[in-house]
Amino acid sequence: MSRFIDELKRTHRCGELRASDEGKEVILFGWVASRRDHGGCVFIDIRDREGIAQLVFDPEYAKADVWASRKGATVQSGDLSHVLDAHHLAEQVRGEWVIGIRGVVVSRGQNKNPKIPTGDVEIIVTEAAVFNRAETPPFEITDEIDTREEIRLAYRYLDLRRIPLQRTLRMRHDINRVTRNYLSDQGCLELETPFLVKYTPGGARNFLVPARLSPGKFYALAESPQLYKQLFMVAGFDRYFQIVKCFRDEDLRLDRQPEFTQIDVELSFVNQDDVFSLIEGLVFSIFKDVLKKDLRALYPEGRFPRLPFNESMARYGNDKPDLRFGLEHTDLTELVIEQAGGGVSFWAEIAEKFRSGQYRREVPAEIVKALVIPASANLSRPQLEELERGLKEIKGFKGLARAKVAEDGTWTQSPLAKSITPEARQKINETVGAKAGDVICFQFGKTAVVHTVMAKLRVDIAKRTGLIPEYGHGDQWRFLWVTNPPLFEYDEDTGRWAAAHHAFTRPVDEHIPLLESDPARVECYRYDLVLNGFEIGGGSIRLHDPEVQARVFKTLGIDDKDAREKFGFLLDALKSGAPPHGGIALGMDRTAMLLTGAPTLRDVIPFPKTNQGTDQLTGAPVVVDASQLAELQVKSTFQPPG
RNA sequence: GGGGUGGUAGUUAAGUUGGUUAUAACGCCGGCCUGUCACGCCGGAGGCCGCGGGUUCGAGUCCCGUCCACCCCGCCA
Repeated sequence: MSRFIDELKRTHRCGELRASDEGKEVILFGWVASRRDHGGCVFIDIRDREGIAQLVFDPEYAKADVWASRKGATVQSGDLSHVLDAHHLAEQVRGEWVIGIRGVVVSRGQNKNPKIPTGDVEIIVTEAAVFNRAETPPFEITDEIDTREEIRLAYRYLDLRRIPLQRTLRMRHDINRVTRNYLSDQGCLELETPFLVKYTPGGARNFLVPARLSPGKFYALAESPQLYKQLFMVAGFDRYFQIVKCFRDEDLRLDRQPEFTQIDVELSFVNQDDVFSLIEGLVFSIFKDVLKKDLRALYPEGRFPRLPFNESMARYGNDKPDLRFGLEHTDLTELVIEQAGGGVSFWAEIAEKFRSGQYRREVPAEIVKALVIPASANLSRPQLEELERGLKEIKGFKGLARAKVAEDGTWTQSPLAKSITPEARQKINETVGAKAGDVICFQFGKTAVVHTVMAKLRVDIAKRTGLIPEYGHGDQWRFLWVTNPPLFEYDEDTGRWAAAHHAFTRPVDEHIPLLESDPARVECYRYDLVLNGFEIGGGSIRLHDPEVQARVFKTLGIDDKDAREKFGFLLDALKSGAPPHGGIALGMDRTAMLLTGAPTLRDVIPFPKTNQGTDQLTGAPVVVDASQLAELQVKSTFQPPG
């Protein structure tokens, strides 16, 4: 073994070899991917992080005259002595053994394999060593795999050995590298912030860490570097970035992990446009370098389109619309009010509440929306019913009213067909642009539920009809800035106004007069970057004017004392000469997921957690002994069931 | 907190109205094979049907509970 490693150093990685390497003597190290034993000649595919190469172990090559017949391949006669040993070894090796070989790269002649990049060549092995044997793995280490994720995660080190995951993690590295270079070139300093921070109520739930040196007290793990990056601006660092882990103790999803990575940026003396162009430049660079794709073909101005939040909700039902396809919503609330319900009793009730002034048109509590499935989608009735079943997982969903439009504009296959007035029907057909054979889907009731249902319906239809793939980008990239959402949200439970994002977001200038009189209509300089229906980043221009800040707090019902307790150090800092500033954080994991086309975030994170937040590999989290808790002066109240 | 889907050899799946010895493919082990690359051919081993109760003469199959994984709603400023 010491002859390899110590004397014979690796010359190439397996996946790198090409026709241009023919005739070279190479030394390769790697894992046995497959072995095909023909009795005499043995083929072994050897794998490393770059790919796979075919090794040939053939006793015939112990003879010098056989070499002479092989064009372009020469070998020292003294080296032939190991060929038979190598062949003997090849007969014994098994999958995933770690081996080292010395050999000569030759052309495969008539036997090229077009399926792999190294398929033009093979290596005739003249010397070999086994570094380590391996137990049979619980699943095959191949590119395509259908093994349950549960098992893949329990043996993550084997899963990660697969070429697609090697490629994915390398892409993450590339994104990191481009980001560091680009943001450094743009004058941003990479500065670090603490993970162990002060607990902040509200917002995402914090992970808590007992503070041994301060018995009875706890740190929180940072949910983001938000406060600290603002302090960097106050301190005059002017432009900052960090590729940083964030921790949030919330329920998980396919695009959410309890610890995740953000590309965090904060800039002084900027407005929203400045933040956008910096980030657009970053995304263009990442696409060019990592995907070899020039986004200027799609966005010649070098800018992504923008859509106000309210318009996004109206047209798509959410704040992260997938723009790879149409199927926009139509808001029929006004039409329904004008038609006094158009004969539909549920709609009449809603219309009446608007007429009586119980509901406001600017911020409607209930709405009526429609979405047209074009006749060309050619969905059968059972398929439509299956779409409806898919919506049942949304809380508050009561059913989807459909109407198939006939040649004469009447509706069939619809619970609404009998009651709708001809006038209302005709106006709806016109407004939604429905033609014969189209199916109009209706949803009405509580605004939030209608939006959620219709947003899911829109995406489900697109997937079902093949407008977009089930997952992955389908080589379509549609970016969007969603801008100016409301600053406040009314909390039904407490009857108070709450900050929709955080209390330090700058209101849109022309809405500042409404801060007290009509908080619902105050929009702010907050923005999300959306790619193919995923929010990949979000940020805001911060509120640095103490006078406006005080008015925002007032609307939120936070008095001076509360404000001091909650945000004391930040308020002091903002009064100490804070520059106008703003920033953004990009979700590094989501970006990697979208760029690689991976179906879940877990596929772009080396060691992810399950949906229950457990690590299948290590078993974390675990119960710790009483003595460890005692040292921390922490007592668990957990009672095992039963 | 709520809704849904799944768990059967190492892996992926099939398993009929509840009925003899629980199937198949791949993988694994042994043998043969000098141009394969999803090598081929012959033979073999491999199972607490997630776990715990119940119904039944009899449960992979029916019922209850529970654990685990996945998807969604709430939640994630």
